[in-house]
Amino acid sequence: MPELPEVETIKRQLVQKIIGKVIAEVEVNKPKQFKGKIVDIMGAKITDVNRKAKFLILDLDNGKHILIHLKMTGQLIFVDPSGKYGGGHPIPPFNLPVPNKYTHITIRFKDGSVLYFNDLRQFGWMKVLDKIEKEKELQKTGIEPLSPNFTIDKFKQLLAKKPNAKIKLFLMDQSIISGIGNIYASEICYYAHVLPDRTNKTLTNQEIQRIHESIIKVLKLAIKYNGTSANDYVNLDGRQGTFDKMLRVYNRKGKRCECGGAINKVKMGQRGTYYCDNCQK
DNA sequence: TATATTGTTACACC
DNA sequence: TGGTGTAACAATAT
Repeated sequence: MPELPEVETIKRQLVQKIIGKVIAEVEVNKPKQFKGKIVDIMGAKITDVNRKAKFLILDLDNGKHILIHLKMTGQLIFVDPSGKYGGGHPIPPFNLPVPNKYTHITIRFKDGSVLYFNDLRQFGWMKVLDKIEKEKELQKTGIEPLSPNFTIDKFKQLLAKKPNAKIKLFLMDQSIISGIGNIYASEICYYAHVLPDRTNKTLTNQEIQRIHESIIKVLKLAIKYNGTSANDYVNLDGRQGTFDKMLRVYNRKGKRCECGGAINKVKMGQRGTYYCDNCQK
């Protein structure tokens, strides 16, 4: 499920754990999820970990990069020989020890620590790329919403490119803005008091400003709470994020908004979309 | 049994 | 051409 805040959370934990580690062994159980040559990363040292959009990028000292996309149900679990990070996963079917039947790729480091790639639905992947291939892949992604470049003017420009798009689907379009998925798109519309099916061209200046602020506010808040654990997301150490307690509309159909309004659910672009019928206009 | 599920993309269609 | 909308990918849970 990971969206930007979850991937960012994992990235921050990976930075602390795997920089400087040397890859000693790679085990691939689902070849379709590992693209590239294992031999290209054997013996390489991890020099840095970055995130762009929902991609994780591991830089290696041999000039190669490992690009990781977790898609809907991918997880990265780091296990230290001390056992410190080998803790249980709280949510079935992930309350299993690692490795388990959803562990499809295993990277063992020279010092004995291990990084497991688990993925129930098998949509996620790891790719070994050189610098040029990596940049080509990342070029397709839109602006980072938490970068200083994402100004209100820039946002207005982007909105004007697709006047007939519905705002929620627009926010989720990775080629325009990076990292907003289905959960946060609903939440952002809620915080901005705007109905998710409003088209871009109908938005007032004030509403655009509120949406822009909400994007930044919601994503930052979610990162602060280590992401959302709606169903099967866990942190690098196997624990849940706690942002789900902060969700205002997502997965709350039939409940009451703080304003007293009813929270409704509709489908947009084949995805569950939640909103308050009172305070979103 | 039918429907739902957090992401992305291939492809049909206009 | 380009933009848009839908099915598909797979394995569950309800």
